[in-house]
Amino acid sequence: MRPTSEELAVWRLLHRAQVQIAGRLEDDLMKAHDLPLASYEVLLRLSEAPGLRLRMNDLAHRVLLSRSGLTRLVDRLQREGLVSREACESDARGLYAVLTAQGKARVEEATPVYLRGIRRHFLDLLDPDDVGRCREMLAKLGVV
Amino acid sequence: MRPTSEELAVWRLLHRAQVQIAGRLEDDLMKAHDLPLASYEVLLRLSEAPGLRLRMNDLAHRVLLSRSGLTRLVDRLQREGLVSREACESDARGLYAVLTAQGKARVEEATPVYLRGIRRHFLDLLDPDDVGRCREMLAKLGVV
DNA sequence: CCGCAGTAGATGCACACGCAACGTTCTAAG
DNA sequence: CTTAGAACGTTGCGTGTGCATCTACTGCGG
Repeated sequence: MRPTSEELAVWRLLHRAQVQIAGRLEDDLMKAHDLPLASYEVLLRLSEAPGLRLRMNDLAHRVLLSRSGLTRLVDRLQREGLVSREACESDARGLYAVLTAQGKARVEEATPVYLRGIRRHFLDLLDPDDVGRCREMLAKLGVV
Repeated sequence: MRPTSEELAVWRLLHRAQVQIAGRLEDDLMKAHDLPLASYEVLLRLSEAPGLRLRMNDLAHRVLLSRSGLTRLVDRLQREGLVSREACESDARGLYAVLTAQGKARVEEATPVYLRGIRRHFLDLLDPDDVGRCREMLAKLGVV
């Protein structure tokens, strides 16, 4: 069945909302810490990972980048000293991206801005129940 | 107040869902009609507009592109004969992007694929009430 | 009528990203 | 053990996009 124009509009608004929120988060991070959102997300994922390290492939999927895209991004972060690459003993094909001390400091610096942004540009705009509803809907969408 | 990790996850999933759905729509359109999603969206907006025309600036905002980005995209579409540019009499600075007959045919061809994609990759995955809820939440997010 | 800030669209430039291809390494089937 | 196929990360290449800037035009205030 063809989507109604309202259903269509919902998809458009979803796209718009995502772009709008991401844009504001990026603006905040850039102004406050000169850190692009994509870079921050890589650092954040690493900071959450055991051993502050993640395989390149795994990391790429988590931050929604292609493997080649992540290669270049990690190149940049490595040049800034925020991340290093380490071999993986269990698989000689593999590499770990590892958060350096400097990278850890940087991500801890930036995190309050990021969290405040999510609060202000997203969560605060919704009613309390909405977050749970939203989570359920997203689960239905099969997004892991 | 700091977002909880669940609240954080909701933002991540939202991002992921948007990227996933847009990716599938683009795949569908590319396979079936060799038409990138961004191009389709420009054509669709024009096909919805009175006189099949929209000012460049206006169109740029609607499809979430910068003015320069839209300039290039319309260049491409014009080269393919899907869109033409026409002067605006009321404002000599302005240009209309106008859907050509060929562009109209193309968008009508591709629309079933697009609509089916939104149905299958998005709406079908939700329960009936969710769409309305979703629309309300998006309205709260201040997205026009 | 003039001047000046603001807006529309185009362009030079830089850059981030994806795809295809490549070398290396792992894994499974024989 | 050998070999075919897949997986990992990187690289060359093409391309789509944004920012800053430019020109042309508008419209407001003096």
